[in-house]
Amino acid sequence: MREGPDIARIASLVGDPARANMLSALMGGTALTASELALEAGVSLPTASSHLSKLMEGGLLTLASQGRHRYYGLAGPQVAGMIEAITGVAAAVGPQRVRPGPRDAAMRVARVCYDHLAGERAVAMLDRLVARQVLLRDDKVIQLGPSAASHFAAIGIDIHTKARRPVCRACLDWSVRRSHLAGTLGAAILDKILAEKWARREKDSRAVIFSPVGKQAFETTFLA
Amino acid sequence: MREGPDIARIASLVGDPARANMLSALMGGTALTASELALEAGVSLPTASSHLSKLMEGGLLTLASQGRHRYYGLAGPQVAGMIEAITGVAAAVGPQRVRPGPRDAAMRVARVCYDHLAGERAVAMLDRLVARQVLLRDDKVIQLGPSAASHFAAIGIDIHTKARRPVCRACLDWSVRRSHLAGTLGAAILDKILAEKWARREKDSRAVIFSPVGKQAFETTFLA
DNA sequence: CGCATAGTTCGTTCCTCATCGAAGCATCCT
DNA sequence: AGGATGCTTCGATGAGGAACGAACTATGCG
Repeated sequence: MREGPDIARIASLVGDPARANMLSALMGGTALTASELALEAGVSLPTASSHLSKLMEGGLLTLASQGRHRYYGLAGPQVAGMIEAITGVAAAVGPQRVRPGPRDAAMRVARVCYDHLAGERAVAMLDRLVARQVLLRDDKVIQLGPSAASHFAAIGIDIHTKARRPVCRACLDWSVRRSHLAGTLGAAILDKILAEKWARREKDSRAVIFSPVGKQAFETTFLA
Repeated sequence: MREGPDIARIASLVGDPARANMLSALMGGTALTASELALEAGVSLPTASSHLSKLMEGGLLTLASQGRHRYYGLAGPQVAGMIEAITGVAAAVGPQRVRPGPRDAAMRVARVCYDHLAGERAVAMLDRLVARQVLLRDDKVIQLGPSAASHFAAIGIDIHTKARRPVCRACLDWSVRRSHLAGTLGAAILDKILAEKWARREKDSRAVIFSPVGKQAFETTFLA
């Protein structure tokens, strides 16, 4: 057996779909609670708790407790760099084998990512909101700008919420290799799009299909 | 389920001890045969064959066939970078937990790595052979220098061999974070050290324990 | 103080994967 | 042409780990 660092042990921590989803979710830089990570991973709370214990024992996460909330984060930039490197290889070897069809094209344009919009339209929307300074962004966090409340009120989106999740959060979008908007605001925007029937979710898929009228309305509202 | 590259699948390929050992062995940059990788991994040929199929399917390896020999290599610098990143995290989180004892100290000084010497003494030996230009080294390969044949003949080591493995190969030594010498020459040197009884293998360990006389002889022969 | 919420632990079940011996295939040497 | 070598495939076995419901613990609010 070869000497040196036990790369199998570290890699196997990442090599489970549930844990990989948690780590990817934390790549946005914000700490997330155990319940939020359970949702991101698509598993039950006990299962998520078990996975988080393993990631903690393996040294990949940090933990900050606040009352009964447990906020988890990546252990540092070296762990983030490793996730980046693995993601880069996955992206490089992946598409060589998968032939994108119409469905994958639809997924790239717009899709649901847990509870918010992802895809090219979502990335463009975030860029535009930042450009207009409705949202403010540095390299770590996204915050509401001064005009955010009135801007979203005019659209019919209430940005105030009792939920304890962050209002704004960057979510890495590997289909276009940039970030889109997650958080309670991201979720509220997706709710609005679906409620106004600008777009609908495709059956058995996460693709979000805009109608021609809906596409126009979305662009008028978010990309003008 | 989160969209984007499937990092769990790639990470799980690395996350098995046998496959991790194979990938680490290939980090030296030279292609290795299926049999050699089976030895590096410490598993039987059928098991190694199964693992190599998985790594090929996953896009982490390349294959060059030559007659009945199958030579495997890493698929490219991006894969090597990923292994480096994982190794860095493993090294960073690992030592924080393991308290090295006397046995680990012996392992750091000198040990067997598959069929050649590893550890501080092995790294120092390679440095000295390169400094004296007995061996020539660039950033990719290690080659025999013009005086290599006579140099090793004087020591009683025949560098010519019918084995198809490379004569010289760099092997990453994570105990000192530099390379030592693998390949048929590395194996021959270890054979010499053991045959002359300069050192012996510790029972149930890969540590190589030099006697005081043997240490002196090794230094005279390889570090002068 | 009682109820609600966030999260952990326990026990059980089921599935996946690593392992190897045997057999077989392809290549090479005598 | 036959035997040897390198490697793959097949079939069987056993172990480990992910999953969740139930129960429990800690924290917070009315």
